Amino acid sequence: MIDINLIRENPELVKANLKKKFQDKKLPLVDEIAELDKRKRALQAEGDNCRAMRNTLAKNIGLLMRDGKKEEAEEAKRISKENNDRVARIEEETAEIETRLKTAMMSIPNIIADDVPVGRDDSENVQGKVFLEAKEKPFDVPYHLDILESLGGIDLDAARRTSGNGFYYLTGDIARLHSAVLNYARDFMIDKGFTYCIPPYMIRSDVVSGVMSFEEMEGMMYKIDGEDLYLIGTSEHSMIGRFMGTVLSEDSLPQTLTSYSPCFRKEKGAHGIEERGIYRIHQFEKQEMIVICKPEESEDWYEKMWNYTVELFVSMEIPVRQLICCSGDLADLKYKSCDIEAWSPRQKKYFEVGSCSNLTDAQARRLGIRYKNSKTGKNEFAHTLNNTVVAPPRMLIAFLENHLQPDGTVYIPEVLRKYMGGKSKIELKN
RNA sequence: GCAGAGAUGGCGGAGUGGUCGAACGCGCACGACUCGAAAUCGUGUUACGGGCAACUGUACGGGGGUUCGAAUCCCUCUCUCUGCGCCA
Repeated sequence: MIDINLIRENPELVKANLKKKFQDKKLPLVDEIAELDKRKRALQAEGDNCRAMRNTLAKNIGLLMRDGKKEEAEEAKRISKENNDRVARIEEETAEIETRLKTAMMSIPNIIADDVPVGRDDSENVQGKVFLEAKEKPFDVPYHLDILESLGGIDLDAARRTSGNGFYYLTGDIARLHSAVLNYARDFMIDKGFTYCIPPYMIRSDVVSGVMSFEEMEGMMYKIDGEDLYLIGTSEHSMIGRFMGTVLSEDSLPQTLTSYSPCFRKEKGAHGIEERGIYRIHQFEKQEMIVICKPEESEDWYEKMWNYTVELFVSMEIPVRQLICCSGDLADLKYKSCDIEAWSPRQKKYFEVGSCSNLTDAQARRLGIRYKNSKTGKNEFAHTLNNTVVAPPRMLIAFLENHLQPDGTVYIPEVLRKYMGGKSKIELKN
């Protein structure tokens, strides 16, 4: 949600932003909001006067009653009642206008960064920096499920029986590797100065609607039957929710946190679970990082954050690149965003393994995350950012494909060995 | 799950129908003292909104009600604490 002052003072900027995001159909909303806002303020002035009147009248009645002037008090009560009817009418209209205004404001996207490339959809995203050479293998790289099966690391049949499509059992060294990657990533982030956090895996609906749009909620979130609780789709939800409605002291910023959680997603809609394997599933685990900081620091943190992910992957000897999200592919809450993509030697292309976003104050405004600015003495909205450190099932695909040896074993890079009992490779089954 | 108590500013915590946006304390800001600091003393300090301004409105967990008037009374929901039960 953007600051309504922007629409009051610079509606052209908001419109230009909509055009850059190819959301031209929302253009009339800007003028509509300006009108509603005007009407709301007029009502407010009128209502304020009526309420001021009510307060004065009520005070007088108190005094009259005290002095025992019964009749005068009764007359004042009658006048007050009339005035209250008017207040009620005004408040009714105000409530209606506010609802419309809020709905409209919610669908106005955050102002995007100047350096976001303009493009219609994900096909126009732009490659950023590339890290490590993306080499082709001198042999055919099998589909990741076949690699997993050859290593005795997965049981999809059983998972389908117990839970249906979109779930898996990981076993043996593969399960251990999965945990190893998470543990390594956790320690990696702790070494970067982040605070490790294990958050709730279920959150209430008011938190959910604060951190995402209604459509996202429908398509992603699992609801617990009979309770006002949802399974989190990412720990970002509970991590950011932690600060809902709070005023942080300036010296407690930046909050730099890294969290572990399972993530639960319906994966409804256009893409769905059409792919065989573990690329898109209902339940996976993820190490996440979030930062809450002062506005002037968020650009720097954004750069640092996506680079941490790159550094992590490079340390595991997996080639990656930054893919810069274009204006049309940017979710409405985002100021800028990029994906980190890992190299797939099988597909001979990169695929998404993580996503880093700076939401500036848009998310903080929705959730009421503020900090006391010591210079102005005012409570101001903080900036929020989030980034994937690593999500093992997806990273496992990259890992297996990149570290597969000609003999079918899988190489374990140095940094992970202490989490794998010193092993340097994963052997074939039997 | 049952019973009782409770939810008030950045924090702790008074306040049980009008003079309460809210005592007091902590914290914070500024000033004095000091070579400087600590301690001490003084002043200020709830938030959000409308208005050029004077000024003004709203908010005491959420929602609804009673009343001319609600932090205060009633209903309801949520949460927290204490005891009991249940389960690791």
